[in-house]
Amino acid sequence: MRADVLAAVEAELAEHGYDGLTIDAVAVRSGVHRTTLYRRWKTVPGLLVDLLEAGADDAWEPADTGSLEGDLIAVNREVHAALTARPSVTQAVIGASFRTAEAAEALTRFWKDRYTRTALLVRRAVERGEITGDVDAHQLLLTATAPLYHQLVLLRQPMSRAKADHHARVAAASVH
Amino acid sequence: MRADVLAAVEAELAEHGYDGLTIDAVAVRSGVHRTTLYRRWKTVPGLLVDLLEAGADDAWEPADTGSLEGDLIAVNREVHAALTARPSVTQAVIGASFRTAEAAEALTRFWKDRYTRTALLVRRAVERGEITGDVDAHQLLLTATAPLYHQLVLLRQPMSRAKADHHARVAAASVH
DNA sequence: CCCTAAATGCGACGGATGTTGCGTTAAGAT
DNA sequence: ATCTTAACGCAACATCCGTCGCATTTAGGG
Repeated sequence: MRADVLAAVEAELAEHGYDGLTIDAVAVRSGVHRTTLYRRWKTVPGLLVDLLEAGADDAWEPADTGSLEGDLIAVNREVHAALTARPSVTQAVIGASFRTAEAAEALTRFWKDRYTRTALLVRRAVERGEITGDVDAHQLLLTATAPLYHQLVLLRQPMSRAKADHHARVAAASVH
Repeated sequence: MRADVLAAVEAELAEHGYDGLTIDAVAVRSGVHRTTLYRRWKTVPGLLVDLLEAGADDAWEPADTGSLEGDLIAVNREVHAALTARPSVTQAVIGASFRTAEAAEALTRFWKDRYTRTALLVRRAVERGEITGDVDAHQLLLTATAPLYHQLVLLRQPMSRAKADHHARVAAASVH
């Protein structure tokens, strides 16, 4: 049931994009009644929030490549993939976050969790002796990943994998 | 007339935020009839687009502080101010850009223009001999400003002026 | 000054969106 | 097996949003 609905949301998202996503269409496609959707999910952003949380991997950890730069490049490639996927759930939830507080909070929670997990990559670099312990992990990750979000989500322009890597390298260099 | 409407849009934005902005409320506040708004501006995003374009400064140029780093810091402070203003027209238009293609295009146009103008700051640095001529201006500006957008718009968390400066310095260092 | 055309005001309409009351079904407890 | 409770289906309803036809005003040209 919930799976049917979320699958329908994803399919509708792929066909019509975020602005063309309606409760009714999801109801028809999933075979679940309109009223049920309104009762359990309230709004379109609510559906997207659930989709985001259903897709969140509870065991996610940043890849260990042996160097800070390599780790950051790996993270950037994951972000790049998530933002260029079709449909990109992340992109849709970002759009939704401007409409309801719940979506905004869900997104903040999701990212907070990711930033916390990703900080592991900084600790590993400290243990290796690559960097000192006073590096601000959040700031470092912002430097690495923010350009991807800006270019792909806000500017809505393509970014090559090479440029994504470049920004990871700039971030790594900023703390060396 | 147009000025009345745009002022009403800004006021409504300040009071209810982007998701609470309706054509009807703007009509009542501005004293202009609903129908007229629908005819001239079509949608809420349309109103915001017009507000953005009305506020665009045709003569804008990046401040000349005498160094690349100083110039980037100045740019970042402007971006910081625009994103923390209340109401932030930029934030609202970003939200609108997820709903209609026109808003997305208007935003892209606006930023493209800004990026083009800001490239001047790189040329000045080249003339000064600070950097070589093969620096990618767009990439450099992404490095400097993207973290502010990510933190303030997407993560919806505060960022101190000092951190904004930090990201400008990282960007400057990446090409030195 | 008058005529024409474009823009605005106005009320009514149609469609989409979200809500409510009620009957039915499904799940769990005893 | 029966009772209880929660979830779902269903249809009717209310509301909001955007559109349309028509009257009125405004601006500009002859």
